[in-house]
Amino acid sequence: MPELPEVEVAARNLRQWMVGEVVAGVEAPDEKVLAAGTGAEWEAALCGRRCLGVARRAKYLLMDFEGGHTVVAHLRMTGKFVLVPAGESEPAYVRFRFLLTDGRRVLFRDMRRFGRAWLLPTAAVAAMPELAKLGPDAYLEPLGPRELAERARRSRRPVKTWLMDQTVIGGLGNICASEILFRARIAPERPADSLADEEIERLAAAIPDYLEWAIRAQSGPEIIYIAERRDANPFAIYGHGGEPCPRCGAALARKVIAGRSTFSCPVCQAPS
DNA sequence: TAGTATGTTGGCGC
DNA sequence: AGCGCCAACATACT
Repeated sequence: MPELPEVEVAARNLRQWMVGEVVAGVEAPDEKVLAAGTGAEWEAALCGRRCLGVARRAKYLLMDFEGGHTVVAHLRMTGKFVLVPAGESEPAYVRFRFLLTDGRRVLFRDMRRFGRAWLLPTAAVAAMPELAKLGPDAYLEPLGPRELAERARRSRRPVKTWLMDQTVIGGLGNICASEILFRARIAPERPADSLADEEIERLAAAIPDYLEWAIRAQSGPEIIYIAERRDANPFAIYGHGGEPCPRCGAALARKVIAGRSTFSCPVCQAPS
C-alpha cells in the first residue's frame, strides 16, 4: 500500500530492525523481483555484512551494507517489508528474505509481484536512472510556494496529475494527491498553470501537513503475528465517493482523471 | 463476469 | 518535447 507515508513508515521499521544487524543469509524464492543481481550475487554480497543505514527517497527504499553494497527497493502496488520473530511461521507471497543472526527474518512480501529490488554498488546508487530523475522529496525537501509556483507554471496538465509526476515532486501518489488537493481546496482537474498565488500557498502548506498526518496515522510495526485487519478507511475523501464532505457536507464526487480514481468535493473544491 | 486496486514503464498518436 | 491515452505487468476481491 505504498505511497510516501507508507514507504516512510517502512523505512523507519527497517531502520529499527536492520541497522547494526549482521545479515546471516539472503534467500530469494522469487528472483523475478530481483531487478539487479541474482540471488547468488545477493547472498555473496550481503552475507556476513552489517546493515549500516536505511533511507527513503520518494517511494524508494535504500539499505546500505558493509562491503559497499546497497539494496534499493520499490514496493509498487502490494510490496511490503515484514519482520518475523524467530521461530514464527511466514505469510504467503514472500519474494526474498534477510536472515538475521538471532533467527529473526525480514521479509519482502508482494502479492502482485510488481515490486522490484536492486543490488548495486553503493557508489552506483546516485547514477541509478530511476533515482536520478526524481524531483525533490515531498516530505524531506518540501518546495516553498515560490519554487512550487515556478514548476506549476510550466505545466498545463491537471494539477492532480502534475502532483503525481515523480519528476516534479517525489513521493506523492494517487491517494496523497486527492487528499492534499482537498486540504488545499483546489479542484483536481484545474490546469497546474492556472493556480493563483494563494492557491499555490495553500498547496505548499497542504503537502507537508497531509504527509505529517498520514505518516503518524499509518505508523506501526509490520510484524507477522499482528493480523492484518480490514481497517476503516482513514482518509478524508479517498474512497468516500457519494458520502458527505467532512468540511461542508456536500456529496463527494468520484471521477477518473488520467485513468486514475480521483475524489473531490464539488463545493469546497469548486473549479473556478 | 466485469470492474476495481495506494505504481511504473513503454508504445502510439497528436 | 510534451502530453493524453492505453496496455502491460500479476493477483485478489467484490
